[in-house]
Amino acid sequence: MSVSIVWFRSDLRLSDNPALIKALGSGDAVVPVFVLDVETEGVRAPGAASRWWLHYSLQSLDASLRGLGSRLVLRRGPAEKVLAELAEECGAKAIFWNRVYDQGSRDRDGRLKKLFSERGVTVESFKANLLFEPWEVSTQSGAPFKVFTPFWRACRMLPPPATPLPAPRTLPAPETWPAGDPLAAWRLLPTSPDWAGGLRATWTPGEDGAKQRLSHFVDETLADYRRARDLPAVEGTSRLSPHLAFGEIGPRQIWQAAMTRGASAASEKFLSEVGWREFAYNLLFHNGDLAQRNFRPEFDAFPWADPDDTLDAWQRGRTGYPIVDAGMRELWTTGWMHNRVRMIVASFLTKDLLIDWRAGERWFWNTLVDADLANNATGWQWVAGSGADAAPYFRVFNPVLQGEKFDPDGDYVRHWVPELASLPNATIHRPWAAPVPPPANEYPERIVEHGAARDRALAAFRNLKKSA
DNA sequence: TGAAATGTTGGGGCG
DNA sequence: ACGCCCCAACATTTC
Repeated sequence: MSVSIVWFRSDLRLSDNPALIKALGSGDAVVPVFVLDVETEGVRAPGAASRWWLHYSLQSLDASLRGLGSRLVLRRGPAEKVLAELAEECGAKAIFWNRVYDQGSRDRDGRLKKLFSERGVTVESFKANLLFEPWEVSTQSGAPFKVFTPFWRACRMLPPPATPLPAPRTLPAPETWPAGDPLAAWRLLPTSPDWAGGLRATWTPGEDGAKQRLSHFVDETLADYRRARDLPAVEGTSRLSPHLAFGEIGPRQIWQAAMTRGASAASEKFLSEVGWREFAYNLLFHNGDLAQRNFRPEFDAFPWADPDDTLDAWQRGRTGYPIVDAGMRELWTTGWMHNRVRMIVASFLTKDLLIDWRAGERWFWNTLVDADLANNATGWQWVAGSGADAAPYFRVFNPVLQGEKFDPDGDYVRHWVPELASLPNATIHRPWAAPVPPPANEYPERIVEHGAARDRALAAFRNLKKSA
């Protein structure tokens, strides 16, 4: 019996997995493999929080595969070398995978296609992780979109995404399984210290957890999504982002679940957020260095401040601005931050502190369980003003007003910054104005004064515009 | 998917 | 009764 390899990457699921279904349909024995590759040039290695998630997601995928009479083979090393060896060992006649879109991975996949076809091994890749391929959407003139709204409108004119594929019920196993690493040997989990307690308390990685989260969202949260999505103290968003980042659920499944309830204003709004993800992938596809380089080149001359102890204060949630500190601590504790607060803390870093968005992108990459190159780079460049469809340079979030507007009762701040819990609503977002401000050894003084910081940022951006 | 500055309007206090 | 001023509330412009 011949063998087909299914290479799992950002698609750690059995449902709606076209590469897997293709392998099954080939009639061959199926060898599922995941490769931990931190060596290939141009492919960014997972950050610390992602490594934690990956451990459990792989564990979950392996358990699901075992339920089908199969298993997940784990190999480590440069993917090209590892897969060439594995194919040789198994005598594989085909390898299938679902497409990913970052430049380094695409280059590598291209080299692999060439290598395998030279060896007579069939290679086929599939659309699984996007609703619309980047090359399926373009302007009238054939150029990639640079603005979200027309991009998404054009997507909605296309035929709707296909119905998700069912998970296989069994998978034919090879006569002998190729050797693989034990998962524990990869040391993906933090040990000394074990900082993952908050992650464990918050998340259930794996396909089952993803499906549960999706149906809970559609049943309980979607109806009020438009109102509640901006309130970080409320569980008003789907919280699907880490599951989506690891492909434990695919966008077609999300699309179908939201649409099954009938087209509504709520599902349209939610799907447009999925649309932002599509837009981000589209941008990354057409701009391979999106996470390294300003989308708008005039920003290359921007005089970012040298990262100093203010970067450290931002990272640790000790800026003296309650909504910023709450967000940064939520991130540190749970590996996730509410999107409204992501915008606020990103504006604070790039505009109040004038620190290069790339420092923030790196920090998010390391601490987010949903770290996703396309979304992360697009979001940071959007806030900094250097990106596509970006916030204009003069749009500076006021952390006090944002806090008062989106956390009016201070519940979010009180939860994540408990040393401020006794302040009344009137001053919870501006503790320095309280009749009795908290002592500096309890809660830090502001590291910058927002009014002055705003003026400084406007001057710097104005100057950039002038010299451009 | 802002905020602050500036402009406009209209009600009410008051001489 | 009338006009003036103040200023809140809202709208517009500017950064």
